[in-house]
Amino acid sequence: MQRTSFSGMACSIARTLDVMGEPWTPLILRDVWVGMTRFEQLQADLGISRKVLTERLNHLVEQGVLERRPYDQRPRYEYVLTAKGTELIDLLMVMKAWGDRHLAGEAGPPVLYRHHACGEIADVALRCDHCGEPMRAGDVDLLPGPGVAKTAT
Amino acid sequence: MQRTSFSGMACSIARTLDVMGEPWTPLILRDVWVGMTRFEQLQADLGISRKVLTERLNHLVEQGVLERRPYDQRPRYEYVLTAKGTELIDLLMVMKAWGDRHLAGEAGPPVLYRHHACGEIADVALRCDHCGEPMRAGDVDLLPGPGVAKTAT
DNA sequence: CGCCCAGGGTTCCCTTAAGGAACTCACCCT
DNA sequence: AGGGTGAGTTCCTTAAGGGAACCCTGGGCG
Repeated sequence: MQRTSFSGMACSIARTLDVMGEPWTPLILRDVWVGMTRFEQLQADLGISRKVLTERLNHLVEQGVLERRPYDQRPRYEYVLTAKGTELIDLLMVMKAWGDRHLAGEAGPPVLYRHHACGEIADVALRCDHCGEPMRAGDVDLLPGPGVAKTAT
Repeated sequence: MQRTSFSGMACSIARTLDVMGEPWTPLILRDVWVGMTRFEQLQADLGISRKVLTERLNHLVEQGVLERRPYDQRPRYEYVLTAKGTELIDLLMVMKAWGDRHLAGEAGPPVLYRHHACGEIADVALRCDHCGEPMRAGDVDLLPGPGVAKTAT
């Protein structure tokens, strides 16, 4: 199927997709986040092909999102989120919020978050990390940053 | 390549991936967001195969994320974000923030956001929509919601 | 002390999706 | 009538996902 790699694009969205944009990868991260950290668990829970699971896990380890570490004398390994990987969970929380709002239907959300700070059932909201006001699609202008692609002189 | 559909899973992340998890889809939405709304523009900018672009656009229209509308007497169409689609941009903003932080390297971010409310260069941060405090991977407990999968009685 | 088990992968074949180029179609403009 | 343009469609090739079978290593156990 020869998929095009996005990593060459001067775009942080494309680069992020290169790390976690492949099929299954977000679901693998979700499972690891909630404590399903072993190969067999992931394979059984997701119903993913073992071959593809191996590929995805290796890729995530290479990218520094997961860490593979032994949990036994025998060759047994589990995968845990690194700091970099934990920050990626932000993305899953936003996906969950959008899916709950637009795709859950009559039944309502399958999962709820209870926020430690306030103890309430809640979802994430996007705010400006500078002023704290809401910050969404219509609230920003896009400017070229230092890393814009330079066209040859 | 017979990809497994995620839509049957009782998980809002999986369902969201079913809408926008295919390769190219987030980049298409990014382009539409910044004003590249026509077939030829998208194809030229992304270098995507025309066939795949057609499939993705049709899917996004079916899902109510984009609207296809004529802009000429001739059969000419542009694609614009619906309200549902505009909310999906949240995801792209979070991807951009993560990519900037972890993948931009020396060069720095290719693109910057200026927040209308404060006029500053900023990125999104995740906050609780109930109490406004930060809300990230470690700040929540997961509880079963009303839409959990019921196993047969 | 030899056998079996379990976790964690590999290998192999089959099917299908992505790439890519060529072709089509409808309408406008000379 | 002929050409141009945007928006797709068609067709072929290649590679990625699905799925099942196989392998390897180190206990545990009769």
